[in-house]
Amino acid sequence: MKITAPPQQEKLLRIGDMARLAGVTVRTIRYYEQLELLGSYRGNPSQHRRYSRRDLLYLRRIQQLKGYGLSLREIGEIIELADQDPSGEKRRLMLLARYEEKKREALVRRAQLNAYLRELDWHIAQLKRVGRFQACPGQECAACEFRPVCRFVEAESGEKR
Amino acid sequence: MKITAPPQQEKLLRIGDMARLAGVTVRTIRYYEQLELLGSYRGNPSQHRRYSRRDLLYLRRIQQLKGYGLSLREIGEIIELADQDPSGEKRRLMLLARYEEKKREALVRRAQLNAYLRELDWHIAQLKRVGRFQACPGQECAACEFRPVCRFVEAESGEKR
DNA sequence: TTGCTCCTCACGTCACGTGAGGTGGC
DNA sequence: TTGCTCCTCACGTCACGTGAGGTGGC
Repeated sequence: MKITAPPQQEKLLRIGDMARLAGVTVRTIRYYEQLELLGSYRGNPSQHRRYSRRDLLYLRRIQQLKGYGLSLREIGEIIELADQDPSGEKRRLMLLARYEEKKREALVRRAQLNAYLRELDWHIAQLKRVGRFQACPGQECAACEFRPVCRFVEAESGEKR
Repeated sequence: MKITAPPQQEKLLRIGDMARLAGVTVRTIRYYEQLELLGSYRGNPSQHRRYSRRDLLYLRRIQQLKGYGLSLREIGEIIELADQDPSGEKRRLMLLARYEEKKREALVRRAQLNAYLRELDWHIAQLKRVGRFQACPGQECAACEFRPVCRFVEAESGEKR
């Protein structure tokens, strides 16, 4: 979808308005155009980019998919598919597969984030209570109250990649 | 901490071993050295990098801080502070401030992640149920069962940056 | 007429990945 | 002796940020 249809009656948006309305920078819009994710109309004498309301929806859709963890490359594939696949069935299945993959990833991230928050909490508690925290890890580990949750002392055990 | 103390009796690790034990790539270790986050001992005739157990702990610490959301620049600042601040008090306060900031950020991320998961769920449900999903957004919006949760239809309202 | 907006290069950033082409140690 | 590991450039990647230097529209 490289070239937007010429204007009907609608008053077109300038790139700065698009950026403001979509919550992105002007540079981002130009970058997406370069990647052929977004088109623009340049039929006016100034050769400045003009955008329709449909383009704004398009841009918002890209931001939405980005928010769902898709890379710009993945988003591009989905857009291409939409062009080649008017029935939408292949696209529907692709989106479904991607979304379910992203969901699995998000569940892992949530688990990691929760573990991370628990770790942060005890690190904060440790920094507030332990006197000579600089000695970590050291001789005081044996008597340390944080030993059960400290991942640092197990550093001697090997890890696989 | 650029130059590691020469070896005592300890048998030193090669860069590949370090990488395996810390779960990073060889390139990552060289990159950290370039950023002066990590040192290495090069006193052997081959001029190859050698590492002590202490270096391995150091590298793990960097990975730990990275896992806590700190950038390599922030980690570098903390390391520098450790060198200039033997008492550790300034460093303790800095770490505390950083951790509490990271905790606030993590709580926001968790809320976003939960919202994201809810959105993914209804998108998946929509893709499984709605017939002509390609029409979104369109005339069917008015009668769509997903209208209450769809953020796409409100796209007409402006947003601030 | 003035300043805000737009334009196109093109280099910078972050944290590495990835060859190229060559040398060293077990 | 053979191959695995190490070395140093140096360009590539991803999603833009950030000037430089100039032109256009309200």
